[in-house]
Amino acid sequence: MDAFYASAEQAAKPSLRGKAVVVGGLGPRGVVATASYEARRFGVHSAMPMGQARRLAPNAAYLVPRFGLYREISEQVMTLLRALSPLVEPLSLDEAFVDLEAGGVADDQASALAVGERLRADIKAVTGLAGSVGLAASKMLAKIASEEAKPDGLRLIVPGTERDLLAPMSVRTLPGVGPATGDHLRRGGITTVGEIAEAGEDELVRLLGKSHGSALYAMALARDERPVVAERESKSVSVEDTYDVDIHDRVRVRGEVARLAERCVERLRAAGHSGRTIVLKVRRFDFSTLTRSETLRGPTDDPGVVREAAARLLESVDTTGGVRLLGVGVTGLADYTQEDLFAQAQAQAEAEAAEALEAERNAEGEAHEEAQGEIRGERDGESPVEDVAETGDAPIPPAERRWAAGHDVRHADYGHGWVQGSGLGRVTVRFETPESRVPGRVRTFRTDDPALEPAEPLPLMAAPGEGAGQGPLV
DNA sequence: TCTGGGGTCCTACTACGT
DNA sequence: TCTGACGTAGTAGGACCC
Repeated sequence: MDAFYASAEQAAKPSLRGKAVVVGGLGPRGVVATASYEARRFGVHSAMPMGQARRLAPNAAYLVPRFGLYREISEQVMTLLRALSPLVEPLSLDEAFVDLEAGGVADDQASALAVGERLRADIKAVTGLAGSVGLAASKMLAKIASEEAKPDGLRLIVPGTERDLLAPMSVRTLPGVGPATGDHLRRGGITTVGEIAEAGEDELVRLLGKSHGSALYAMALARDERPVVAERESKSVSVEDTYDVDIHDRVRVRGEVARLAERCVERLRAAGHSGRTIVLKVRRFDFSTLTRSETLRGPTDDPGVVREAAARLLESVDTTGGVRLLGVGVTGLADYTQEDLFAQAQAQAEAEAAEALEAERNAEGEAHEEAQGEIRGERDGESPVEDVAETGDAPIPPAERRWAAGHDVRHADYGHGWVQGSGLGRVTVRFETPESRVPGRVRTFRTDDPALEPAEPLPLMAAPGEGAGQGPLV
């Protein structure tokens, strides 16, 4: 899918079509997740710090990601892909490999092209969004082809032409070559794929080591035998938070680690897993990153056990100077646990303690948990939780923070719209739906206006015979 | 206002048992 | 009994991807 998150937002918000749209974390340490092609013209790109993006494109629309919406669209696209072949390997929400041969598609170019064009038309019809298709004999080449096809195109790499096509390309085109490997190769006098092929395998192994060197050499010769794998077992589960302001207080650090451990176990359990190795991640004030891990005697999904292991690991880390990120992960996954009676009894006690803590927190101010949920689910950097904790400011009431930029709302009188911005006790809403033919009207309300409430995203494409707002996406 | 979040894979080093 | 070789597990860090 092309500029997926940004395209989905443009489809959902007619007033943004043809405009620069940037989706990502809006907090002081946010980065760009996706920029629309209009925003890319200003030099904005993925992984760029949001502050830099704002300087380059001050008039762009800045929105927080809505993963629920993207997941629904992704599932629609994956359903179309699975109709083509039983072998579909999703890479992310917006990308997948499909083994057309396993789907019985004739292996001539005309058949492949026909399938590709029909798929693009189907994606457009079902989601309203543009998707690009790369057709080739291997995963690496298909990926390169799809990059070349963007935006909104189709590209087939004809068998036999692969090496000539790859030769002049930058080494960075090959999967697995990032900034570090790219620099390494450049220092060895290698900047193009053709030069990798000329250098020979021995030289590549000398430069990059056995595994990486051999793999890269094979790729440069257009050799890639990796199969399309439909089912992938996940190998780890982790959660991490970057804080708007570095945390210096050791007690707070401990509290955050405990909270992250619980969230991690929630994820672990939701996935039906347990795990044996607990990993603590700490990014310090100077961006240096440490990990510490501990392997248990058997796999667990017990929040108390994970929390205590994470706490022990924290004790071996110096956090003076402050931390900007904390994370807790579990690896060595299994689908069973070695619970014993003691652990179960402990779990019971933990649950009760957690409930009591939760009740206490709610009493203190329910805004806290709500904001954390937003970081968790929506990667919204807007939450000022850290400022609250660090500065001792009064918590911002829920109504102030509920209106994240880009999120859907419904007003009792004006109907469906989305949040353009909020602050100083006001929230500005544009009233439009994916079906609107012209940009909707903008109105401003008090953030605590009882007529205004959060709403679910509307389907991008109305079902046949239905108008907008008639129900959830199928 | 410099640098997110959730992953995978690889390498190097150390400890330990045989 | 001592020592070296070797395989394996655990640990930490780095690179990369979307």
